[in-house]
Amino acid sequence: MSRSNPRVLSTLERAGGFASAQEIYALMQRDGQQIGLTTVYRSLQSLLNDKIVDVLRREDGEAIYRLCGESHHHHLVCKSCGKTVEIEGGAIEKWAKNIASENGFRDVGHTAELFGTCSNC
Amino acid sequence: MSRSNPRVLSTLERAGGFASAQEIYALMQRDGQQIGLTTVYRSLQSLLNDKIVDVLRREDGEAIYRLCGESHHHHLVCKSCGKTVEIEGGAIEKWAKNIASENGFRDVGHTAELFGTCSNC
DNA sequence: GCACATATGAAAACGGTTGTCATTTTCACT
DNA sequence: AGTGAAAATGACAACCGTTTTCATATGTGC
Ligand SMILES: [Zn+2]
Ligand SMILES: [Zn+2]
Ligand SMILES: [Zn+2]
Ligand SMILES: [Zn+2]
Repeated sequence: MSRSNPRVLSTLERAGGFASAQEIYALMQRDGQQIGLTTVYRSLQSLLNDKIVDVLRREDGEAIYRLCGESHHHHLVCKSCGKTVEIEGGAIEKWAKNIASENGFRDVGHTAELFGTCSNC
Repeated sequence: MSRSNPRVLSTLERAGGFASAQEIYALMQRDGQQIGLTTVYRSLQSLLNDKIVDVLRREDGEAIYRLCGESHHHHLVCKSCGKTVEIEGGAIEKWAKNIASENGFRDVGHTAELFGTCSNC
């Protein structure tokens, strides 16, 4: 498994919010940074692996990435413009724990994402 | 804009839950129903337009469709043996609604899956 | 310098989706 | 029935994001 190219990460930082692999690539090109699209994809894959970034899908299916704090949270995403709100999942965490113990499961993790249309769209 | 082929809708019904365009196509082929993949895509597009179906993205980006208003539930899955429990999501449905309205979002759907280790494993 | 592992990126392959367009079907009006 | 306009259909190609391949470049310890 390859390591992440640090310039990809810093470009994603600079982009702020979500950016797709190709957007990051274009940004770097525009800055005269020489890099291959393949390396951008590989770096994002690796950052994803290390849980440094988060991935979501735009409406058309394109993957978009962004920096992700290490604390556990969920997302509320606008399907139309991509606006994202981080959700503290207090209630859902409890719910997951309850359901798990009711059914005799242990070491239970979960995924949960909300998606809809924001007030601007 | 073309109208939806009714056999596509009834196949989606029969599939139960989510199904991708290609899965629907394959299902119809297996049944000896003669239809083109293009028509399946077009019909789903039209059903989407008329808000008869809902669309989501699988992790790999493939679009999956389901009937709107189909009975909605979640899963608790054992990572080791695959045992699956269907969860009625009463609490989480409320949580989703609240979060959505707090943030001014509308038409909010959600995904939520629990995964852990069952009592036999 | 030399051997070996890793990183890189151009190009090809891949897979889901959409566009094109010639053909077929539907349907209203003779 | 016969006619023609409009809609539907599906084989095929184009598109586009992503992954794989592979040859080359770079680094690292000896
Ligand atoms: Zn929006
Ligand atoms: Zn959570
Ligand atoms: Zn189990
Ligand atoms: Zn639910």
